[in-house]
Amino acid sequence: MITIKEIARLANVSSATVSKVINGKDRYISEETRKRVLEIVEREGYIPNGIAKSLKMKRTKTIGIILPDVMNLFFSEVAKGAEDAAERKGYTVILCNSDNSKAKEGKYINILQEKMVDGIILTASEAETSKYLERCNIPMVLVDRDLELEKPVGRIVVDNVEGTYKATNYLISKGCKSIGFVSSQEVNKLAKERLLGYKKALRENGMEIDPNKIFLKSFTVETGYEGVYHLFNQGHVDGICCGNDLIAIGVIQGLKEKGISVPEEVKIIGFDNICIGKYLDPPLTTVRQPIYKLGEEAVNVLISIIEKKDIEMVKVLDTEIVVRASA
Amino acid sequence: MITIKEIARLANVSSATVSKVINGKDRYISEETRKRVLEIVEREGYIPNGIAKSLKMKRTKTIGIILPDVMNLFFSEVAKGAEDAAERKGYTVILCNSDNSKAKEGKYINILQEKMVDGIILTASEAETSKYLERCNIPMVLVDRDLELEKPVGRIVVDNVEGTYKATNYLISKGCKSIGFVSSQEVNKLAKERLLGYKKALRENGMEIDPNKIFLKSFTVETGYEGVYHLFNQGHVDGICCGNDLIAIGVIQGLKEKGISVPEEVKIIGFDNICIGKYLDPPLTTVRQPIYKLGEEAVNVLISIIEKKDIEMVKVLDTEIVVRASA
DNA sequence: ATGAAAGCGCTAACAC
DNA sequence: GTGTTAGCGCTTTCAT
Repeated sequence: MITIKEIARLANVSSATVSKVINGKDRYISEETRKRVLEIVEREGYIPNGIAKSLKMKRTKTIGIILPDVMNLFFSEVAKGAEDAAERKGYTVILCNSDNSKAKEGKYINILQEKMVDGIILTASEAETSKYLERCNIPMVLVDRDLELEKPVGRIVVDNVEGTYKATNYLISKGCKSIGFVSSQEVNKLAKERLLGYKKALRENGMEIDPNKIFLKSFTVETGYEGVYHLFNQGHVDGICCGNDLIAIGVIQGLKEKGISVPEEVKIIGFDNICIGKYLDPPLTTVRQPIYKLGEEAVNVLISIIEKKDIEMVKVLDTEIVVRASA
Repeated sequence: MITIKEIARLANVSSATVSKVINGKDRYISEETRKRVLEIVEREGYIPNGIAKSLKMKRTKTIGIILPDVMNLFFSEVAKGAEDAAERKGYTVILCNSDNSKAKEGKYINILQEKMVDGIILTASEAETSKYLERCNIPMVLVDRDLELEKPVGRIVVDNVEGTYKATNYLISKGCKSIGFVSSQEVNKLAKERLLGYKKALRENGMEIDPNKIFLKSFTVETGYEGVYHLFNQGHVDGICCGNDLIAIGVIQGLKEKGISVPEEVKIIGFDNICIGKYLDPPLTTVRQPIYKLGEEAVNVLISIIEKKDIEMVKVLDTEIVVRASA
């Protein structure tokens, strides 16, 4: 590998001069040397060693993003938003899948610190704070799943209570009299909040909150599928508010198997607006989150923190109902 | 940030000793010192500076993965397979989205070289080789989209000719007499091959190859949708072989709009077997690629190259028809 | 069993 | 305008 020293030798200058030219700090460099150096750099295909540079500069222009699973449509969109924003600002992204495991999350926090990333974007696996997190003093922003933390961190979230509240109200406005709720267990704030919004809407409309109509497991298609069987064993509903779109997919599938028509017999509303919702049958009515933007803003806020520009640390983005055919 | 030197001072040893202990090169270290050092490391929460280590060792334990778009279900699965495999082997992954732009691809190749990644996994944007690629002498493996390259690289692909050949034959076996093909333009080897397989099947079955029944644009839902209108303007088909599942989604949507039933009037087969295919209406019959494994194997081969174990550089993985309801 | 010291490739303060 | 030099935090050879 050719180094700055070698370029310097070939150009009959010092490596300091080469460094200045390369980095555009060429105020006091003669036009002639500048040109000569640049030519040689080009000719030799010189590529600066970013590792050496990072060691000296104490910054890597790299951020880490820890999320449960890129294969999940929601998180892949967050990741894309983040990567695009990072690229625009000259940062590079290390991708870490936690598989919702706290251990893996901790492991990655550690690795990212070793790699000296300038900042970390985290979708936390659980609600409880781990020591890893508090200890880590790299700039951090939390996306999607919020978390109580002593130290200051950025937060990019939506109002989840409001989201399911609006969703449930929408179902009620469509004439539903008996509304079920299928979602994840309350292992994190987000899941808690979504349940809360559902209950709030029922309460305000004088409808009974029936534990038999609530099925909580995880944010997966399978949960939706199981949820249908659970709900219809316990009785009957004419509307289901789903904790996310994946669950809604499973619910619709389960309903089809049971020969129950959507939306005629049971209306379904999801949450997230993942990109395939509109291709489902029936196309999914859902609560839209600006998913891509979540990732984008996470990076923007993170980089502001890194570069010490002050900026709002907490952003609550808006949700809105997207009406399609399932409700 | 606390350094190895500081730990050394606290433990009354040299940094050389600390280094040896940390890295398990402690054959000649007394049990007592070893313990003492480890305790202090633990107590102080010392995290080694991986950048300094990388500079010295000339390896970063990091690989770069360049793919068109993680939001695309196919590539997010490749990415997950790759990340999981990398994690198992102690490597970390830098994610780069090229958006199918050759310029961005080149830019990333450059950045990854600066970051001194140990290897690169690439899903090339186009068929032509760019100078960037030939110049780059970091170990590389190509996934999904193959490419002619002078230098030796790993390749993880499926037999695309065979894939669409099998798909088209399947349609024929189901009684289709007039089969259309909707896919991407032949900008890369993969697209060329899939078209070839389709033509081969028709030819072998004595069926006419009608340019009006072929619509080539890109590997997107929109192309599928447009393709339907194109095909049915030009005449009529009773089966459509799609270049990938995304296209199939668009085709099914277009057909629905036109009130044409699938699979009764037109049978549809996709390619890839992305994870949502089974939730479509009707569930999608398709040519399965082992997508996750593509990513996994890419990393395995790459790391073998990096670590100079010899191994098969080229892997052709199998495809198989997954029969669901659309054909 | 442990330490001193060189050096990885770069930047920046300071000297000239 | 340009060069000298120290030092970023680590590993490793070689000496003791």
